[in-house]
Amino acid sequence: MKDKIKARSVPFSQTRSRHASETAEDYVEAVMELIEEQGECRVLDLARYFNVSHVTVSRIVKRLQDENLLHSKPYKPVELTAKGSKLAKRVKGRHEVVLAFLIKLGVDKANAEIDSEGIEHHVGSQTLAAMKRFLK
Amino acid sequence: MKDKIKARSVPFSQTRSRHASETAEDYVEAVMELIEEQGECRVLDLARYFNVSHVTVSRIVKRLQDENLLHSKPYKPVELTAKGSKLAKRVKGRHEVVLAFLIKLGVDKANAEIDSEGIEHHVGSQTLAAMKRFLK
DNA sequence: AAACGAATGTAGCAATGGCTACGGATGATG
DNA sequence: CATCATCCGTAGCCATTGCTACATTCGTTT
Repeated sequence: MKDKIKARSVPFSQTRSRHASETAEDYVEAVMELIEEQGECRVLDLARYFNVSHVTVSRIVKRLQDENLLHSKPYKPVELTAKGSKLAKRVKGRHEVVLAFLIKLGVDKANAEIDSEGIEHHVGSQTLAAMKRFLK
Repeated sequence: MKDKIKARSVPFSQTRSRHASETAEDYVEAVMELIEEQGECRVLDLARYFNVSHVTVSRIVKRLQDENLLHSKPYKPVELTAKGSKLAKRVKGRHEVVLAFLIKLGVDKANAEIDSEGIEHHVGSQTLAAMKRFLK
């Protein structure tokens, strides 16, 4: 009878890699934003942005470098690769849609900002399209 | 000038504990659902549900037991404590609202199920209220 | 050029959540 | 009541993301 158990729609087996992907999305988005705002993006800038130690940032930057999303030489600013830049633009666009959507739905700005940062990673293309329709 | 850096609305410092809380929410919800559907909830039922090994489930069940959300004796079914049951009901209610919301927004059922499972953990009380208003 | 402070890297620890492999417990069946 | 399949626990591995403490590099300022 146990074969009646419905597996989750989102298999948990991929929890760890899903979390890693979310981190990647958050980091490329932050790097793009920091470069836009102040010309360059240092490890410590990211540490302040995410409220973590520089050690955590530096390890994650190393991983994302291996994944060809970022590149940086020791003691140099962090930059986006072409691949990272493309991802960052997509993520930023999606983030803006989710934020605007929540605000139009009636959520105040502060809460919309908080929730949109968590929600954005789980918005599929169909849901994103539905949110865009709602915004018009 | 670096003090101009806006910290994220959702501090990253709590990433790990946030993930742990999401796991707790998913597990109590699953336990409640499995008990409703088949009378009891075994470790292997959860493993099938989440598509992970029984080892992973058993370790998480142990942690949630320490947090007073579940209880179970060795080789016995998993049960909810009062605290776990309360949390499960809240999570389930929120999940149902998010799912219904996405469907009403125009997302098809399959995608709504996938996205709602990711989104539900990041829906604050204000956003939840806004979704409920939209449903009426 | 030396020295100092800020930025970054490295070593090593903990918690969480994946896994395989193995062994013990339970319960059904002969 | 002995056996066997299923269920579950333990040992021990890896990856990710936190941390502190210490070492190194960079850039500025004497």
